[in-house]
Amino acid sequence: MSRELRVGLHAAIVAVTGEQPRVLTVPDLAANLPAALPFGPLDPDQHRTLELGLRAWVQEQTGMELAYVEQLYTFGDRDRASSDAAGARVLAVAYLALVRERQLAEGRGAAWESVYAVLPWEDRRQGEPDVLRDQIRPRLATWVRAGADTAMRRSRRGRVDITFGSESAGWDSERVLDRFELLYEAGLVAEASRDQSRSTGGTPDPGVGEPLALDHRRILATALGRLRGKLKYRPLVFELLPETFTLLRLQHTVEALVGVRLHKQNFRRLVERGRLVEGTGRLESATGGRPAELFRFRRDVLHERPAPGVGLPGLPHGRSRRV
Amino acid sequence: MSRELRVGLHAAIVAVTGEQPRVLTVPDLAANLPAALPFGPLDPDQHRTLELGLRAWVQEQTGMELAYVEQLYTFGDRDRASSDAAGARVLAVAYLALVRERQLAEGRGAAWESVYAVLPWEDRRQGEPDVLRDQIRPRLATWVRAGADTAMRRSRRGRVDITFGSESAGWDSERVLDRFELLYEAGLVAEASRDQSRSTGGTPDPGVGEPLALDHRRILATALGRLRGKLKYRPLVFELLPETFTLLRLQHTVEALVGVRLHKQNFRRLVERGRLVEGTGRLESATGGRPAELFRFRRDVLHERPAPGVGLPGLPHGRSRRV
DNA sequence: GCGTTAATTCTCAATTTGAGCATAATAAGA
DNA sequence: TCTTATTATGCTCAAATTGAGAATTAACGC
Repeated sequence: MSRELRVGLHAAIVAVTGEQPRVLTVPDLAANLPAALPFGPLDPDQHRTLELGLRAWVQEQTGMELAYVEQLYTFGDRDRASSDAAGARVLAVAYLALVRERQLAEGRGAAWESVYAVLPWEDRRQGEPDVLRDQIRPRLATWVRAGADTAMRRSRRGRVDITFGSESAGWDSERVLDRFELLYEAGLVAEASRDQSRSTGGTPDPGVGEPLALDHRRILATALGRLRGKLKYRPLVFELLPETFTLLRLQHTVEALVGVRLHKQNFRRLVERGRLVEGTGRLESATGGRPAELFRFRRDVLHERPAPGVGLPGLPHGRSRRV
Repeated sequence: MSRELRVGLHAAIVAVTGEQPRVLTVPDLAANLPAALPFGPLDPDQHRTLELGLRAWVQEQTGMELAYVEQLYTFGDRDRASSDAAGARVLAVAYLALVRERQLAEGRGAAWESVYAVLPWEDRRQGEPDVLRDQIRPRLATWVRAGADTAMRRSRRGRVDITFGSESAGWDSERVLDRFELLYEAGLVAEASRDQSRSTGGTPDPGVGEPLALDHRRILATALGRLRGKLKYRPLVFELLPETFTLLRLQHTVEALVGVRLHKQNFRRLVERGRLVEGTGRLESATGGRPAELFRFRRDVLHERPAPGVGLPGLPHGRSRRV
């Protein structure tokens, strides 16, 4: 008789409040443990589709109705947070959901957590973050030197350069998962020591960034990478914005997700030339300066062009564009 | 006691021979039934990772060792080819694999099937294919008119326009899955009538294109869409080519996958300016005209630029010239 | 009124596309 | 051998897009 098989449905539910991207978390069963993403097992009898199962669990755990939902990836490594207490083999089907910022229903313990508290090396809006310069790069350099032989050291150095950028290769904002996996392999995130049954003893390394339960930080990394990539060719940002918004708010929302600052005038040019938005004539006066016009998303673009996205007019430093 | 849950691992293994993309199929259990993609159930005890399980099944059914493998999507709709004979709920984790054209081991029945025999509306290299103009568009128009009310008809028309292109919206080569799903919903592919237990009686509509077993045509559509999208920003084509190749062969391989003809000189400019290839100095003389230089993939680009792909210099709309 | 803060418009050069013409090198056939 | 067909490869040129930043406008607080 073969081992039992189960499937979990996991949701990275993302919103942007102000200039910070956030992800919805629920408290883990025991206190003191890291928070988790909303998740629950697929019920083969009740859930007609995977996505409906996911929506049901999210509704139950957070009271939230999801609008935009997209499947990300199915994880199933046996040695990586993939068996439950009963010893069954458990797969995780991960989803990305986008919602507008809103009040959370009280009482269930769900809370918004900052995405960049969990993945602090991904926010380059103020330039390369301290944690990257002071901790990650030095420790990755050590990891590279610890390679068994020259070939391995060279291979490790190559991976570090391409995932975290170097003089020759720039920062690719979409490689979020690659970076997390490299940090995991190099033992710089808490999940790495947690997953090793043979702990090296002593106080466990706290690692960089706030961990999440199970493999949920990996799921969040997958979600952020996918979101960053898709922004460029699908009008996903508007799932995160209210009906009307100023162009600066739109820009801040994109910047928050992509983790870099953009050139303001050119960003506007792209958005307007792409006919993604239309002015409402009304003004938002709480800007602190000249009032800004309120715009709304032109849903018609979906019927006009095959791949409408916001494009990323980079600033002088970051040269990580595609096509 | 809840219904049992199983997980199948399915592989769309793609190669390009000459100017035709092909997918590896295995004969279905009973004769007369459509061929299937290689697949097998995940064994929770034996398969350490999903991908290793997939490789094992492919090896067993086709004798082939896979190199490039990428997870596509996990399907699990209850009403769509997702329960087995024993009535268990079955999920399908689908993968895309790329291989170089090669001789198949005899005897196991595995065979290369033309991708565009299965998805004939996707090949626009000779302009809009006949099946699209003569069958699909008229029947989709009928389906649009059959909508219950004005709102539904407008919504259907919008979907048709955006997925299959119209005057206002062009053809988006990446929307392969959207197109297949629309054809399924409109009842133009054989799978649609197969999945309806309440058949309308009479001779079943054969539908457009060669069907595959289970949901495998859907998986192939997912694979082709993903592949088309990814070509633009990852050097995947080279997984399908031998060590050295002429630039025309490179172009033909890309064209075969994307399903459109490209502007030759500009294609070369993009490839060379992107420093994706380097000349070998050797010449290929079996070209039929002036001998072409043999090039090889510059693996170093992987360490130089974040998103090296081949780009797609299109031809003027609608035209399809000989190259 | 004056400085501050943003919004909004414009410029301008550098690059990148889209399209096509011209020339070079081979094989097959007259 | 000379011509023609066929493909490779190089080059040009205008149009469009991008990257960067200056200039102008419209509020607010004092």
